[in-house]
Amino acid sequence: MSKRYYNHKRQRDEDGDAPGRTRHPPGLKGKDIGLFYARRSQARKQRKETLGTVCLSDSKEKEIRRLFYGKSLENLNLTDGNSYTHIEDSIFKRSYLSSIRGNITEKLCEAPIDMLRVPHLDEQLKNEFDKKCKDSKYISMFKFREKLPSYSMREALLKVIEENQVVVISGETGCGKTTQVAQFILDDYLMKGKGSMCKIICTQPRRISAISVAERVADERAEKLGVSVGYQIRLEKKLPRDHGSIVYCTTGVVLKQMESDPALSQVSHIIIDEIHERSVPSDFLITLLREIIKRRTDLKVILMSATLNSEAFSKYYNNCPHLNIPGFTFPVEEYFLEDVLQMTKFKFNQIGPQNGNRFYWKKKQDNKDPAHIEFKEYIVPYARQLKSEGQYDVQVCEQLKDIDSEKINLDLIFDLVVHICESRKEDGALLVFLTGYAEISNLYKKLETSKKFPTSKYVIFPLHSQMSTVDQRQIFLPAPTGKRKIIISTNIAETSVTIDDVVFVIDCGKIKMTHFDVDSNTEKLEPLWVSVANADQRRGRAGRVKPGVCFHMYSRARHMIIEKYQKPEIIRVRLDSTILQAKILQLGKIEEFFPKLMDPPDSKAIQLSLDLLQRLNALDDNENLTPLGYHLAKLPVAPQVGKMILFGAIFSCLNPVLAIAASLDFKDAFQIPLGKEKQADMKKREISDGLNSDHWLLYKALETYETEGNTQRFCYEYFLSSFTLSQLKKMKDQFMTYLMDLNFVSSLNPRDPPLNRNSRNASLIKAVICAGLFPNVAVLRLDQRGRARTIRSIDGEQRYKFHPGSVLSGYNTCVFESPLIVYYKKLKSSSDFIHDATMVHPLPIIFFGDQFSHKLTPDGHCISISKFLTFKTTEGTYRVIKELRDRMNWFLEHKITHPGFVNWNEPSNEMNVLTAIMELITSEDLGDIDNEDDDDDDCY
DNA sequence: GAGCACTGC
Repeated sequence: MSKRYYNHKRQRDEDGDAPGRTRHPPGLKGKDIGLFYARRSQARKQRKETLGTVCLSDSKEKEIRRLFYGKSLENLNLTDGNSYTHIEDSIFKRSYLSSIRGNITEKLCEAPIDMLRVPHLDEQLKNEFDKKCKDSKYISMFKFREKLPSYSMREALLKVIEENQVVVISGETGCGKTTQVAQFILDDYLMKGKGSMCKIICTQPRRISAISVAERVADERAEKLGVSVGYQIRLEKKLPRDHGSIVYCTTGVVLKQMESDPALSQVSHIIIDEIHERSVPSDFLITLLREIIKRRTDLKVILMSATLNSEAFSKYYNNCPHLNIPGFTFPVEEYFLEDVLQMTKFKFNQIGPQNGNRFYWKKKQDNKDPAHIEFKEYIVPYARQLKSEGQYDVQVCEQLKDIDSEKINLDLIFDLVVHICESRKEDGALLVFLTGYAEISNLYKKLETSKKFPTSKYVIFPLHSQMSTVDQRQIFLPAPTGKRKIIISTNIAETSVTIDDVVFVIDCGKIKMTHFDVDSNTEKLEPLWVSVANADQRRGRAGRVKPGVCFHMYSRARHMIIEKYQKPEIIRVRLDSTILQAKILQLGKIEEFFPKLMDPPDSKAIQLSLDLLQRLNALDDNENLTPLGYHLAKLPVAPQVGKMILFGAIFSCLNPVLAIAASLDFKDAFQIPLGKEKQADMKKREISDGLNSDHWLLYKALETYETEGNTQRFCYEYFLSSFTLSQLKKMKDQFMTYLMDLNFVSSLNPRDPPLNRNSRNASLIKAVICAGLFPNVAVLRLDQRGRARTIRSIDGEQRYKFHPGSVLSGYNTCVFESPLIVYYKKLKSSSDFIHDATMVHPLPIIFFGDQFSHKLTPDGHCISISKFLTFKTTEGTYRVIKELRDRMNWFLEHKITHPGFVNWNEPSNEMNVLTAIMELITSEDLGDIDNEDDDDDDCY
């Protein structure tokens, strides 16, 4: 194909109609010159509008027709030789219809409430508990518990929970609310002989905290996990007894459970912890619970938050009672930028009026950027005031007036680290918060090469979710005697990772966050100012074992004007999955439910997601779940990923598709080892088979891991995270249980041969990826050698680049046979990037794309998809495509509404149809793909 | 030529 492309190109050059030459041919005069350019621009316009010619060969067309029409498609009905039966069909029908009819209120009224008292159990639980209270281990743990601040509030807490349906409890880290509140309730029930009536769920935002809190609580109760305390997170659980128990689980788990049991019929108390973090699941859950408690009047809801914004939650729940538990942490001295400059005598590499760069200086002063205006309005006057007060050096005050003083300066941070290490002799680790990979890497190198941090006296760790640190455990262990531990971290150390012996914290003042920009319909990853809540959290990391010190790399004036809280996640992200979840919960019209949220998302963001879901055929025009939407809502993945999974099952290439789906929905397993970035990149490309597909690479990585004998060596050699890979493997297994429930497969083994008949067919797998990810399509403009010069997504005018982490990036490797790619994630950061991509040929796009249309132009027949993707074709091919597309869509619709698996071993109508579709969408050898580039820059 | 962090019976 690529060979043909080159010939085609050369031909054009010889014709003299070469694209992109700015000069007309010699010998033309006057009007002819004008005509030459007019004609050329016309031709260019035409070329720009079409992406190539699609033309099936006669033999191909015949073969496809034979397969399609071997038997009449209309005969394909429920009694055809397939494994699905009438009963299974009606099960689907019933659950589907019940899921689109009615609403949550009715569903709640129908739900059986299962909180019945079991007297003999009450007695048994009471006796067990009485006995436990005499246990020596329990008593010694109890002595510790008594000292926690929350213990003194025990009676008050129980009383307020007893008397109210909803309560907000606030308290800082160290007050013991997470471990104690649930136990107070449980113990009270057990003692009063009502144990069978008590089943407490306590949600945690993170998997690790769910497990570690459960372990801690079991320990305090002198028990093993699984008796009165347990946990449940995705892919892992250790459940306690049914009655008289506490389960710690992630918020997502409860939400998923509520899809089938919205009344939480087995639960007496639900505690939502860390609601101040404002994650999507916790925001969604507290809104949902407001509806639930109307029916479940016996259900107790306890909201737990940090003190900072707890009032807002009480207000949200109709001014419900609010109880604060005083916390206990060690005091932390706080310093700001002015103090740091004073201590270190640091001088910025300043460009001022005094050293000759007057032009640049003036430009900087006159900047009309809102950030500059804000700086001049608040920070500069503060610096002036400081100067007049005379407490700080004049030099310090002058430097604060430069807006560059608010940029992250690694030299300054380096000097501060030196200053801390030289002036503070006491033990204790130093934790530096930076925003991302590059900064961590740079500071790490700076420290390592400076000679001021010899390995005999210091141990330095970078900490980033994608860096494989030699031995993770060492980060948590106290440093060897006589050595100081320095950790350079992202915000992962803010909440997700806790290092106990930290005494010094440097807070760079910035945090990277994704933010969904509704106007450009893209996500952005930007470093922003931290909120006061983040700053407090970072500061708190210094006071866990003894008094600490925190240095904020911004002035007190800046501290006064930064936001108090981070924006809730729900107004920063795409809402596709959340909307689907609201639909399966039968919460009614989205425009009616979403405004009930504490911070409702922009209606534009809602509309964008509704549009996408309708385009995916998950919702109909009335916003009801379609049969496809019903399946997608049941699968615990993003809708496009779910669609890919269903197509993988239908086309019998499930194992590879599940691997890709798991990786896209969770994360890829590739690590970026500090100092070996290039090497890791090479290894990654090594296993990609040169197929111009990151998705294929994801499959290859997991597949090799699953089939390789020595997984450890494989992971080490290819810089892969074996933990991530093992999670991905478990996710595949989990998808199988869902597919089994939905009746798309007959086995729980993702590698079952009948489900993988076509798993070696890379073209088909790419077509299935396309079927799932559409409309995430981008069009490449290629240079003369077939390399991507510009990339434009079909959803807007914006141009993109392949992210350097993609195997499609790189100026020296990729030659594209087709100008079409499908992608899953695009993100604006330092540039506009498409993170993962698969090159696809036109036919999968033509068959799985929407808005199919046909036009007869003077040049011949044209077909287009989504208005923008136009291909030239012949009349014959157009007719075949049109006919087959209609039939294929009808057939796929039939498969979705009649879930069942295909027996590929016996010839059947259905198999013929599938084979025909396969033949068609994997036909790569079509006409020429016209993807040449004009030399001028105005293309697109 | 670059990668905040979470999460789903």
